[in-house]
Amino acid sequence: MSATAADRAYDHVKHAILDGSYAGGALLTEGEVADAVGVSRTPVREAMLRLQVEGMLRLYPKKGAMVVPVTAAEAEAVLEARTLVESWAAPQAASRGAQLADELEPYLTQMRDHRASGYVTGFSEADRTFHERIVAAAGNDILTRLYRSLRERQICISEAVMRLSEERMDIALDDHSQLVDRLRAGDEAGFVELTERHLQQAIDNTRSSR
Amino acid sequence: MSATAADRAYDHVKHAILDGSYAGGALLTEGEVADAVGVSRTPVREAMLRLQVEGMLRLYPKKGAMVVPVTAAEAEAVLEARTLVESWAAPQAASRGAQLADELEPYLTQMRDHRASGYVTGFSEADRTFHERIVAAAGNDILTRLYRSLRERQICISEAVMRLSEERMDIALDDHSQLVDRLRAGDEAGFVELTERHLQQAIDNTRSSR
DNA sequence: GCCTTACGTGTTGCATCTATGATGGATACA
DNA sequence: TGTATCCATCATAGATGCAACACGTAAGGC
Repeated sequence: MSATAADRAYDHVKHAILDGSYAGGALLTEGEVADAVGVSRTPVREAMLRLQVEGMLRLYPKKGAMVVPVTAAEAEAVLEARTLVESWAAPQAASRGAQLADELEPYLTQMRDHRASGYVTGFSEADRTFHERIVAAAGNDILTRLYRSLRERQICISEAVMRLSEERMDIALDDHSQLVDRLRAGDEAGFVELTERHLQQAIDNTRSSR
Repeated sequence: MSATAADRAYDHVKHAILDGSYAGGALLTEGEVADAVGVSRTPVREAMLRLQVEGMLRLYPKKGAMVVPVTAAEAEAVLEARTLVESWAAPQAASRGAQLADELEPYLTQMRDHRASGYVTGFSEADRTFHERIVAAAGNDILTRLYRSLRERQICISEAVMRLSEERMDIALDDHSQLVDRLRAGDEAGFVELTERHLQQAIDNTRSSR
């Protein structure tokens, strides 16, 4: 219980949105959440402000906070933005070669372990971090932050995809280890190309699951 | 005085940062700002949270809020992100042709008027809106929001450039009216190319002014 | 003389209280 | 019966008070 009350409220609402307890379109009130978390309304307010900025809530003055129902347009926007950032980052990340490969290796291992033990949530978390590190390697804090928030929203958009099939996990695992291989081999063009393909696949998966 | 207390606090701090009253590295406290604006600490807190998200403040628990001193790396990151978004938007905006041109025309007129009357702040505001509308025309809310916050941070980064020389205003005015012309003429490639050049110039200007 | 510790000051974190605005339903009127 | 209006209810916006925490400073022990 070391986190602040505001953090706890934030986590509570975020998780509730992500796992569907607070469905899209639902109207929350500060008091409700405050009671649920066991804090006063002040920290809840702060949490809701943060979540609004991240695009998960929309606050209506004197009315309440609506859990943003994901529209098709919004889903497209997230995918498009993600593609833009990731495509931009790939060439720059590629030039860091083996150094980046060393950094990514642990997450690849995690993915393998989680794949073996069937822990899907852990798998996709490692997957997400893997990609985040690639983007971060491009060295632009602003775009890295944006990318992180995009990935979080994507979870919220398509929790269906979260239920990765075994097959899909294997494909992802294979793609990722190939990415690391190409970094080590200094094959920058190959890295970029594979990134594009991986992205396109993610887009197709998300689209088809909607 | 129709705005909320939180909005007033927000505007106060933001403007103070932009015009240099609160210099980079300065440590603000909630109480200070509350007194200055004439509201209690609650809305000031909210304002500071927003400004932290926008990257203008950094909050240190129990210590205060530091006005983020702009590092060279940060300035580069902003420019790079802006370039990425604007280059991405240009082709899509171009395809909207005359319709977009009609939308942009008023801002071009504003720029001309402000140029004539020497109202520099108004000029760069119209300039900013002009570009924002182009990005918005690409139809991605997430990237549009990002772009807006980038432009705001850019002001903060290079207020020197804000002091546009007459000459520079003329160049900008010329560029912008050419952009509108090409939209009307349906010259998509020309629009994109000019956008790139305009961007590169903005980058050079900013770099040289640091 | 130096290091440790205790304390004073200042700031945030959070709870609580009041005021105000929004909303939906009941009621009165046409 | 339909519509406009009034009011009870509820949610937020903001103010205020208190407690906890960080940090600088000064005093005391070694």
